[in-house]
Amino acid sequence: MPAMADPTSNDAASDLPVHRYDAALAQVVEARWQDRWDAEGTFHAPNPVGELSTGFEAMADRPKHYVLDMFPYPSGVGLHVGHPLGFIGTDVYARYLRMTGHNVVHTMGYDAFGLPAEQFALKTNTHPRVTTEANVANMRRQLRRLGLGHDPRRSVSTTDVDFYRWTQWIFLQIFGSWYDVDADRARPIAELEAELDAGTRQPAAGTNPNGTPWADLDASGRRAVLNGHRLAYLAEVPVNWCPGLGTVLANEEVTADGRSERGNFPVYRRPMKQWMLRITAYADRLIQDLDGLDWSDAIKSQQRNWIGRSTGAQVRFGSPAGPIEVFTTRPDTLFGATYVVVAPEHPLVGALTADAWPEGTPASWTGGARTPGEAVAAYAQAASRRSELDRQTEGKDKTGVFTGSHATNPVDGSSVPVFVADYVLMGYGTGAIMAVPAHDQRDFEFARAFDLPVTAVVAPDPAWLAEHDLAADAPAGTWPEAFGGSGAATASANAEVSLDGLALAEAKATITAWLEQQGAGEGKVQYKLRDWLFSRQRYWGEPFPIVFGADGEPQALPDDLLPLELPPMEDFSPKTSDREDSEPEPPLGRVTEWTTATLDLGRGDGPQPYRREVNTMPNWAGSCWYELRYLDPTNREAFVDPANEAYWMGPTSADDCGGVDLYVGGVEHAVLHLLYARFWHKVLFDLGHVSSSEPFRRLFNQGMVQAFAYKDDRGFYVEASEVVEQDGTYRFQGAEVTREYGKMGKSLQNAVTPDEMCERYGADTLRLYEMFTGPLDQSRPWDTTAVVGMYRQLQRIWRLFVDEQSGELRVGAGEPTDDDRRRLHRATAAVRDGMETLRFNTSIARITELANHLTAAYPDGGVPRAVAEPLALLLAPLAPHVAEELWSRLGHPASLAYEDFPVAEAAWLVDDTVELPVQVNGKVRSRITVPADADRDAIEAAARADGKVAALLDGATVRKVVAVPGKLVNFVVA
RNA sequence: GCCCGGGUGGCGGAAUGGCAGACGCGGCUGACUCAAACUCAGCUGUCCGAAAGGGCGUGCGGGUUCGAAUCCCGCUCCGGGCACCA
Repeated sequence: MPAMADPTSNDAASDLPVHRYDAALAQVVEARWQDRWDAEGTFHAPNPVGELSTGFEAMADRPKHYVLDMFPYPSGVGLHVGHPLGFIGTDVYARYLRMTGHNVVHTMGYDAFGLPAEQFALKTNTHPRVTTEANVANMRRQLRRLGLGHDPRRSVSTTDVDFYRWTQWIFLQIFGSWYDVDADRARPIAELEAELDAGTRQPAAGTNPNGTPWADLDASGRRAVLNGHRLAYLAEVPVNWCPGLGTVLANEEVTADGRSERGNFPVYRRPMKQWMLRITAYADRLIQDLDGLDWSDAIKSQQRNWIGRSTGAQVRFGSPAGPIEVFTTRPDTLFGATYVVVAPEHPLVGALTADAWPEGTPASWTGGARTPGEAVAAYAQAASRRSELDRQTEGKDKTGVFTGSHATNPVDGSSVPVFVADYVLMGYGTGAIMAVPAHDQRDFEFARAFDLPVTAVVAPDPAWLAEHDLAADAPAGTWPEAFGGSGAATASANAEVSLDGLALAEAKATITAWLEQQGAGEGKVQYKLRDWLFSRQRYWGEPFPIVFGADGEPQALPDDLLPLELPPMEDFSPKTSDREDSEPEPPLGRVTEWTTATLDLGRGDGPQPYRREVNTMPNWAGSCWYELRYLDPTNREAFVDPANEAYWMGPTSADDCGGVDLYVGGVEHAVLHLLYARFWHKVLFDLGHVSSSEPFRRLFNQGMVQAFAYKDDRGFYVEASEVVEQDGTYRFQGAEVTREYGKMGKSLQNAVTPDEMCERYGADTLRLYEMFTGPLDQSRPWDTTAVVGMYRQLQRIWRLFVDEQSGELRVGAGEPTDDDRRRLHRATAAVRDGMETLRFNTSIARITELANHLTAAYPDGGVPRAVAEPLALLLAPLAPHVAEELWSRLGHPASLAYEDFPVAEAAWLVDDTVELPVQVNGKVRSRITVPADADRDAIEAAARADGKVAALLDGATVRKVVAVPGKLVNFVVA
């Protein structure tokens, strides 16, 4: 190890003052206060009702505040200093709120189910419950050491049976409801059943395969119809199969290049029967309700983009295989459609494939095959082999083959060729498009490659023509690219309707109305968002509270059979493979004594044999509602008492959505957790279980802590803490290494743990350092050598209060000077501002200034108590242990956690005199000192009287004088 | 390609229309010490100058304004997200 300042070792030398604030003393103080906070329940926040309501009376008239962190996954390697950045930030804020008279709920739980926990357990060959609980215990220890003021009674893990009992219950609420499009909300499925019985409602399209009237269906048939409406349903859909993980994944868990976000394994699309949650029913509300949220525009736009709402029309093109449905956002360009494309996986591909090539088929359309059948089969197979990644790396060269069939354009009866091409995706819209090469760049490229006609039906604007050096009447076939802008429609008329001359919106509306009238199409809203794939073939997740009876239809377990606990398993490993065509095998399927059961579901048919669902829920399930459980963690009757939810999260006005008052976490959850949790919350809201319509009213994304990493000449990372800087080069054991910058972690060998920092400096120093490096939302580099600045700062403050030699209190009884008071109140105002805007770095700077002033003003001690006490309180949210210690040494027996935060008095914020800059032509040339309330004329006169200014103005013509009282004087001269 | 952020000393950052660089790290100098460490004090944007003082300076170019790091337009570089979504 290189020589490094290690304060703890200084005690050995022992000529240091005994009562200096050093790391050893900090740790004693910190442990003392952590124990006391626990023993006294200092951070217990009382609920209005239920088990945790003790002490609510005293808090009832205070405003409440719910501060929440995105809860961590309890990793086996523990925390590094980057993890607690947000946790410290919320703690500082929560402590500030307590001291400004709020009832604050703040706690921390653990998102402990899921793939990584299971993989860690596999690696260590231990049951995931054992590793998970050990990891949670370790993380609790690490976080406690930082002095976070959490209510420990409210801490939960998603893996607690008491917790996932309610995750299962909420799943059954989702399973037990359907989306009433007319009412625009979810309703209990029993109400649907009643309406179907009464004949006031018919089954929704696609939910009744045989078309048998409801009244004539048997129990199993009715169950099938109801299941078709549910918000949680089983469906055979193309899913993301990841053989490397042995499970299927949600779209959100697959990267753009077609690999698993976790583990980076290839992912393949294939049809499988899986649980789906009907999040698409909420697509519009998930977009609309973003408006009422205090979130960053970046996150909002990410959610909007992910949901991907687009309006257009669905249009039917006639074909030998029956109508081909296409979706378009530009129905106004229908007259310019010169061909149709279907995705290789499209169900009509077979029927559209002709027996032979029509007369005159260009060779380039046939893919070199003798018949369309051969060409299409070969193309479809090649397309299926191309992974998403290939589609990326191979660029966007358009490929495809002709099916040999033609389709009929409904607007003009023209016959257009039908192609199969992989630039049309089965997963979006209808998997088929009408191609308008003149006005869509992708279609344009395909048309160029296949020599298809390009027909302009929108007049390009002059600027576009000029930019491409085209005459207004240049045929579209000569254009270098498609014109995708808006313009007047042209060449777009049939016997009944004409769009010619119409602007975009009007043209769209006109043609859509005509299509609807003809029965050839209708207006349609399309989303990129798809239903949420909710099954995983894993052991370590919540079991579905679902069984299958003799008819194979899923049925809910009744409430009295919850929780459905995970059965114990020796070998819980998933079956992974590198073969794309391998089959998923959920580990629970191997527990034969568990997979079947004879149960009485309470329907009056007595005990019956059932087969259990053997998939488990994805790890997102628990994080979809944990913020609600924090509010009532011990409630056995409900997942949260409505009175507790309404108190902490309820709307505060008619147009307020309610929710957590401040939610802090990383930006990486923009479309995963944050979208899923909003969806669950809205279901619970629709069903009347919560009063808030959004879970997180205000979201704040904290930055990342990044760190330098070093590579040796072989390209291997070396331990960053052992690298030294030497004349601008970086050396590891003498050899030069190269520096990089990246995420802190094990793989880059640059992790620094909070435990290390607590030992070397104490938790208060670490907290101050992390908060001082920048505003909370900003990413910042970790620099261990800079931590000492905050350590010195605390030593300096300590020294203002405590004699380092004797340990005696150094605070005096004297009156503060006016200067002291002015500085104190200025600091107070600025510290408060930093607290409220989560820019704790500025708060710390102002406290530092005040402390530096007092150090200089009272070199022999005797800082007046009237300044010392507020200083301790100002410091308290940021460095709570040392502040508590000083407060206690000042003679206060109680914790300062609920003391009033200092208030800045306006009288002390203004000086008697102020120094103003005097500018000549905008450049500062001198400064004048004037009474603070000096008016315009007075400061101008004072400025003119200033020697330097007078010299500059001498002989010049003053054109204008700008004199702003309290700000400056500016002379504009010729 | 599209959509978001963001460029201020050697480094983290402060100042959101009115004295650019608060506060801290690092660096330099000094005090204490036999010495060092710790601690404390001073200096530290850059250029010219012995100094006093002055020039320049917030990615680049333009604009608005008495006055711009801050507002507007164009460009550039960096980071993040999305990407054949019809």
